[in-house]
Amino acid sequence: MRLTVNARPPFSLSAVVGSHGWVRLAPFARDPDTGALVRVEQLDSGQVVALRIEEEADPGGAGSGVSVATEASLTEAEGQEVTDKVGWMLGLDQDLTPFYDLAREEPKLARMEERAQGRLLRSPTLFEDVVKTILTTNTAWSGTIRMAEALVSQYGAPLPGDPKRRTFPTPDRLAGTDEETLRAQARLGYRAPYVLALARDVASGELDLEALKDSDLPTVELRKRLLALKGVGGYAAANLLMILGRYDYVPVDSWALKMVSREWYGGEPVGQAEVEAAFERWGEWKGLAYWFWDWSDTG
DNA sequence: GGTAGACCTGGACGC
DNA sequence: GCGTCCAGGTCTACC
Repeated sequence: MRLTVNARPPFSLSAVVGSHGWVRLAPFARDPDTGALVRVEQLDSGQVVALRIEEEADPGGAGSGVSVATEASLTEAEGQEVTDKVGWMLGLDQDLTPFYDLAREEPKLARMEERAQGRLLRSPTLFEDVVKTILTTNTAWSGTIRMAEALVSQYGAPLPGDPKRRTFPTPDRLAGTDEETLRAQARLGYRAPYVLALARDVASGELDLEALKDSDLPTVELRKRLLALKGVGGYAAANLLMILGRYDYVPVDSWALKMVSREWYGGEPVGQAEVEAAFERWGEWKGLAYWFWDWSDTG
């Protein structure tokens, strides 16, 4: 079965997929031959399907959306669910025009509009993105990849016909495990109690993470909600705010400190304040300006 | 409000 | 092969 989902222009699937490292975290994957974004997903009906997402070019040649293929046939409701999830994952209705208007004047960002950059690849649920963001903290990227793969392979729902391919585990599934198992089998280390507490709070209904996706809360309040989650500090909250389409904060990690040091401080050590000051002029767009800054000439 | 130390893992390194 | 050191954010206790 094949669905077509339109995007607000400018749009480029490869720009979204290449926006950050999420595509390398299971169950996301990229087809090495075609570049298609693939992912196993469980629908509300319980059916587990493999999604294959490819650029859908308009007659003029410019990207105008994506096609989504599944081997299984879908009911109308399932098709709508897939459309909604893909729309969220790729940010298809996002309008970055105000940012592009500013970025055009900055040589380090000027090509973003032409390249249709600015959207960040997201997971279908905020729960998955919070878990993955926790898995990025205080570890090398290879560790994040390993931990995400472990969660999917050990707790995800299998794809019928190809059970090695699995979904990201639901909060219910993770809530049913325990800290020691997450430490010993998924090798989450000290992050295990954070992920477990998050899963149990979401599974019990005590925490409605998904409601934050379209929240009207001011960014400052939204940030407080995220910081209240165990394992989510300043960097993680800023990263999650970017995923939610709020760019008021810069996710300052060790890489950000290094790049800002080289770009503006001659290699002298800098702190969080210097990174924030470097992008202060971008106001509500400072996270995007930082994320897509062209560091290619930076020492 | 600011800071030091602990948390946990895997990889790099020296022996 | 083994032991040691280090990188990577967040939390907690303490000042």
